[in-house]
Amino acid sequence: MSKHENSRCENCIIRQMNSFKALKKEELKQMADHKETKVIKKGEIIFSEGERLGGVFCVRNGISKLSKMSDNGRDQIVKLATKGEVLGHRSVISSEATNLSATALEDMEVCFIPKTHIEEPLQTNPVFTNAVLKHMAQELKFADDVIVNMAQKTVRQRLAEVLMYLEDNFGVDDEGYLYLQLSRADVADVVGTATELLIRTLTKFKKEDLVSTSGKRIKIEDKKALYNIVEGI
Amino acid sequence: MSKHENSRCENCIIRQMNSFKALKKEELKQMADHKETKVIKKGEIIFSEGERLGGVFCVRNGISKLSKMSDNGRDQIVKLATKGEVLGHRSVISSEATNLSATALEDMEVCFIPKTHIEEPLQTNPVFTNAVLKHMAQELKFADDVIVNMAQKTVRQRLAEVLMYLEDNFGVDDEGYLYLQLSRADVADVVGTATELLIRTLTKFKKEDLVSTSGKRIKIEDKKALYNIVEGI
DNA sequence: CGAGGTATTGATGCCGGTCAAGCGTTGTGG
DNA sequence: CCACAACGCTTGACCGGCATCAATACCTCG
Repeated sequence: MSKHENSRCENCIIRQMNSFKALKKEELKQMADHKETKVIKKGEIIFSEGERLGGVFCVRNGISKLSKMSDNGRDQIVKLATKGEVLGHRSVISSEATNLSATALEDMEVCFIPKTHIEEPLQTNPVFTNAVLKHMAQELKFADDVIVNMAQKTVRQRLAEVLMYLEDNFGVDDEGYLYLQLSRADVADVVGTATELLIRTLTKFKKEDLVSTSGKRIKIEDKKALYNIVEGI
Repeated sequence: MSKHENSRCENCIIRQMNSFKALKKEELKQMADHKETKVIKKGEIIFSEGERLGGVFCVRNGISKLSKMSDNGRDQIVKLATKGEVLGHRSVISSEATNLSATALEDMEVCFIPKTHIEEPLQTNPVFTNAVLKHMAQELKFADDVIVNMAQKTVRQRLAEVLMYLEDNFGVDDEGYLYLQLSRADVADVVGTATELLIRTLTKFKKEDLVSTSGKRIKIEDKKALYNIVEGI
């Protein structure tokens, strides 16, 4: 694949997956002229809570976590963002410091896009603005659902839900194991519990033949049963 | 105050408090010609989760709760909305059924605005669209913070936070009691716990002289101490 | 092959959910 | 105006859920 093809936003396939598809050719050209492609290694921080961002990050490859440190010192993962998602758009839109930190869970390739090239189309291209607006409405709905789950469901229910989420959104490898290999601590930070309890709950699932593991890898064996757990049946 | 003055959106003071201030005179006139003012009694439901809304509700007076029923049968209050807030905008923007139910906590006066008069300016008035977008970005940030709190903080911490939120956002009466008199069950649904535990935690606060009560009314006595509790100190 | 990180298991005690009963308070009809 | 019903508030008792500390296996990378 030629370098040229990848390096121009106009030709970037990623664009088909997010609000950028509503941008005009001219706007994309501007963007391509000023973007900066970055390679980020697993574990590296893309930005930290409280930072002021000069632009947004468009994920071209790899998976990242968006998390926030609670006052009590534990991290909560609020979202997992992968290929096609844009990081930092919320802070750029509201001209504020970021509320969340972003960290690479795998080696990543991201494009940094200076905020001018977001702000300007927001003023002049209503199709783009509406696309962003709809996307944010979806995120808000999702966030409300998470609030209800966190407040009302048990760790067992939340873990069942997270496992299915991981399968549905990131897929499985050829042996049926979840493609995304999070550490136990990261899964615990998504579920919102301590690592030890997470492991215990996972062990219970294994004993009930709902999941199986191989090293850190996890495979869902009985999705319907997991679904029933989420529903509280 | 003349009926005429109140009944025209162009003259409505409420408008100064939300994104509608970005609308043009002509758009407001259209809106005023088609809106419908409704009086809603305490306890009545404005709309229910899963309903398809034909428009949005602009709160002119009174306070409402936005809640969602969890699978396990308990209600979670996600937001309290008062004068100047718009209900249902998320579902109208994403053309979906509502994700939350809205219920009046006091007698209310709301204006129902058919969605056409929201959708059209969203296409043609970028100032309005951007105002809505910024507002939604704020809501999303707030939601993320709530997720972290729900997942990581104790009932004691969350109650302390909710009490301060109630004081900061809805004020106190002339005796210093919280203006908004929620039932214990409603407070529990905001905090995300059972009514009994909520009452026990509140009782502890009383014994520690952090709050006092008179009937269902609650007064904060030592805000700084509550703040320390939230921070986990 | 050590060394440091990660996964797992045990033990312990507090936190929080639930059932049940008692105590106002309000409101409604006789 | 009282009686009683209905509802919300409060407290007790109980127990399972969850956090925390500690110790042990595992694993992976220099």
